[in-house]
Amino acid sequence: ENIFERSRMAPKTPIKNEPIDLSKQKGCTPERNPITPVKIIDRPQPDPWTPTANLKMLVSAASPDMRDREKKKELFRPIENSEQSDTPDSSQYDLVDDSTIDEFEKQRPSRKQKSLGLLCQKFLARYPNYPLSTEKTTISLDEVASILGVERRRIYDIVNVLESLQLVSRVAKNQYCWHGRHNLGQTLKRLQEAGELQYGELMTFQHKEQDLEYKFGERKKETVPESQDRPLLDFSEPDCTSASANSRKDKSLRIMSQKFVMLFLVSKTKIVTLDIAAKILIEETQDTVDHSKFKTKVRRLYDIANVLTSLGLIKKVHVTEERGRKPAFKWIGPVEFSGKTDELRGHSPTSDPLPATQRGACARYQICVTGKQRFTRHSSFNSAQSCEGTRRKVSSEPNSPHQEKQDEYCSKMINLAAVCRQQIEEDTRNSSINSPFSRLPVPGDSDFCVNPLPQAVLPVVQAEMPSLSLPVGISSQASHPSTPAASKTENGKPTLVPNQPFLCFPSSSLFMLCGGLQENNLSKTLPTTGDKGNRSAEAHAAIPPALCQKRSSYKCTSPASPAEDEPAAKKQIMEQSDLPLSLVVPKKLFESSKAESTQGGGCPSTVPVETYHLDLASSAAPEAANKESTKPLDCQEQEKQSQNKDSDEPPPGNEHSFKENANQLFQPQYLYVQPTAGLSSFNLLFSANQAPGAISLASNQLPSLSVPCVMVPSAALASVPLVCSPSFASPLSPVSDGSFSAAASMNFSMSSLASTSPVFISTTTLVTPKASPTPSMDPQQPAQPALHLSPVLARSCSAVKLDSPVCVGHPVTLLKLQQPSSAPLTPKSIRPAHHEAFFKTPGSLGDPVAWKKSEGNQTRNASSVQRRLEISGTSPD
DNA sequence: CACTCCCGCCAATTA
DNA sequence: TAATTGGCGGGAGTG
Repeated sequence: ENIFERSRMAPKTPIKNEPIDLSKQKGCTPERNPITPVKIIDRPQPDPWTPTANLKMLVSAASPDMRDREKKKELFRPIENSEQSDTPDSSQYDLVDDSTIDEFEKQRPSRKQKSLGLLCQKFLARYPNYPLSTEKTTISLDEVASILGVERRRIYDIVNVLESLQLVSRVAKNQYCWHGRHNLGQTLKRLQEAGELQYGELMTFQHKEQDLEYKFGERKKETVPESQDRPLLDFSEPDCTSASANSRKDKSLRIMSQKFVMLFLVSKTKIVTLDIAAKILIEETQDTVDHSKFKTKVRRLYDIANVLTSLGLIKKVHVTEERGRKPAFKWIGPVEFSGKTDELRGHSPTSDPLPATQRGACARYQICVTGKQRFTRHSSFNSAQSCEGTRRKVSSEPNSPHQEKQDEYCSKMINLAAVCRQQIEEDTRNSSINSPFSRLPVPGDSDFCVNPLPQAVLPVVQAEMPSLSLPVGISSQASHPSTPAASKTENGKPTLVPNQPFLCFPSSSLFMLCGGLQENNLSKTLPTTGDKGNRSAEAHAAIPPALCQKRSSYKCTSPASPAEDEPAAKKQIMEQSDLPLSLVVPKKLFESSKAESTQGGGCPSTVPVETYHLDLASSAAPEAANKESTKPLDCQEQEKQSQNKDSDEPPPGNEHSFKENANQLFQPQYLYVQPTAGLSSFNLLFSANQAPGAISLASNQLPSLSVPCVMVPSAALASVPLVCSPSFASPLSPVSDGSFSAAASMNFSMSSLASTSPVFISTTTLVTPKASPTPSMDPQQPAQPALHLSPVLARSCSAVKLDSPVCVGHPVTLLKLQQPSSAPLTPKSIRPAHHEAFFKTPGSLGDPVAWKKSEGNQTRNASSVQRRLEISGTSPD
């Protein structure tokens, strides 16, 4: 009896009920699995108990006081518990006896045992790394705190960091939702992208020149003209911030955590010393560098590092330098992000240093660029932060909202970064510097790429041209966000390109597309226009969903930048049509996400439609689902699937979904999308067959783009099956696709200028409007109408309308289109919002054409602001 | 003594 | 106004 009581009593401390429950549960579990504890997967809901979990539970069960002892025990027991599970209950409790335990245990509670790292491990042990997508695990702060026997404050520390990596998301007050590591890969990818933009080369030199870097950073800030930055900031902020003013959150542990992780991801060596990290982080945050601030920062970093260590993402190491040895952390998490969600960590990264030469190049490069980057970085962060502020508000809604917010946040960051980057690039460009490239070269990228030359290339490129030439480079280029290369890619004419905004397709999904394309495309030539039209239609359809998701997923826009990927892809294609793009592409994608849009300084905004991966992939999908109605669950999975499928995709069945999506799309939400954003998130789908022709393209140099593809935001995919389908094909490059591939179109358009690229995105919706109009704009593009995206689109649209049936396979698509337009005839009315929102790009301004196309009548031009307004009006948000 | 980093006050935010 | 979040830094434990 005594024992019995004890057990109960113990828990009681702070937690009244819960503890008890736990204990009970524990008991239960063990019983259940007398045999083998294994995991109890079935445990449906709320309590996913696993062997480990049991342990934890046990531990927690004890009252705080007890806990200490427990901890000690823990060390030993874990195994036992897991294995036997069983009886231990009683035994444990017994052990617990006050007297006995206390004695030796009391002492124990050393500081270590209370460490945040250990606490975090316990916390993590309670939840599965890869929870079933179906079930949502909610975390109650109070409960966890009580169970783990710590004050809430500590739990916040843990949760905030986990939240920064999207392992959890805040659902409501005191409530968090456990997501597990499914999306970790994507999150890291994004962070990496964002990190490259922001920190870029800095990390490269890290070791040697930490100080220098630091200094540089500051200089840069000073040096750089703020004016440029400002715009960016403003830009971004409005969206995000509008809602909330950031401020305090800037320093938030969450943000610090993300930045910290970014440093690792960007670092070649994967080792970051605390002081450097602190310096960098302080910088961003603010100016003053008080010693005290530094100290505080370091303290926080320790907090973060402890959690990350528990996650197995980093480990503590020491770096010895001239001055002595410094505490540092080494990234031991995944280095390459397949794009897929789950990541495994695996390789520990060794640092493979670049060849000296390269290094040198990089370093130099850095120097030049750095300043700019800094700015960028700076601004971006701010914006991000601001966005974040919003997030907290949350609410009541469970799941989705929160995540969305997060996603947004991320996306915003990315976007910002992209924007910044663009600016920088431009600046650089102006200055004659090559900087843009620098990024590209990032070591990491090289890895991804198949290319042989990766790094080296980059540097080189800078020197001369960005462009095309680099075979290998391509991939690298792709990776790089900004790069001019893209521009070049298109024709080789740098000129044109440079400013144009591109669409980015960040996600891996692209790959798939490409691969398919090539094959098909290559062989095939251009499809007929009609096809194009159809395709385009499809594309549109596809897009919408994406948009929808986006919208749903985040408020702000994101970012995305235009995608450079495409260009890269194109290039590849051009260069080597035969090659399987896929390889290359993929990487690019990532990077591409960064892509920027236009350079035009002023207008960063291109509007790319981008979605962010993050959201999409992971959270977004689900969210979308929720919102939409359709199937929430699987979104993610679907996405994946869809991606995988690639070309195939979309079967007719999807239609419905599309439609729905489309509708949703309409909503203004899109607006959020920042102008800048690229499409990053979209995925292109190509049908295998489709339009091969596109590739060939021809006329333009870049044929590739044309590939018929559908761009779909990943998220969208998830929710929707995609669209795409098969048919798309985009005809030729330019044309139809244009929409999609911004790049392709871009070329053409570029010339014209405007960067329109973004347009594509608009996809379907857009289409309508255009229909009639069609062409006016196109002209530019020579080769095919495509270019003009707009025209093309228009065409496609029109075609669709007309032909839609043609589209063949995709009736669905058509449907969608129509629907949206509801009044098919005049899409405008309806569309406008959408279109604009997505597509608009401020930057694009220049090119009326392109935009117009998308805009059709509407709004294209509307300034970003306008868009927003519109959106707001329409959209619920 | 230098690192780490626990602890918890208390302000900012939210409910 | 009460509760929740979470910045912050004093200062203690560790090696």
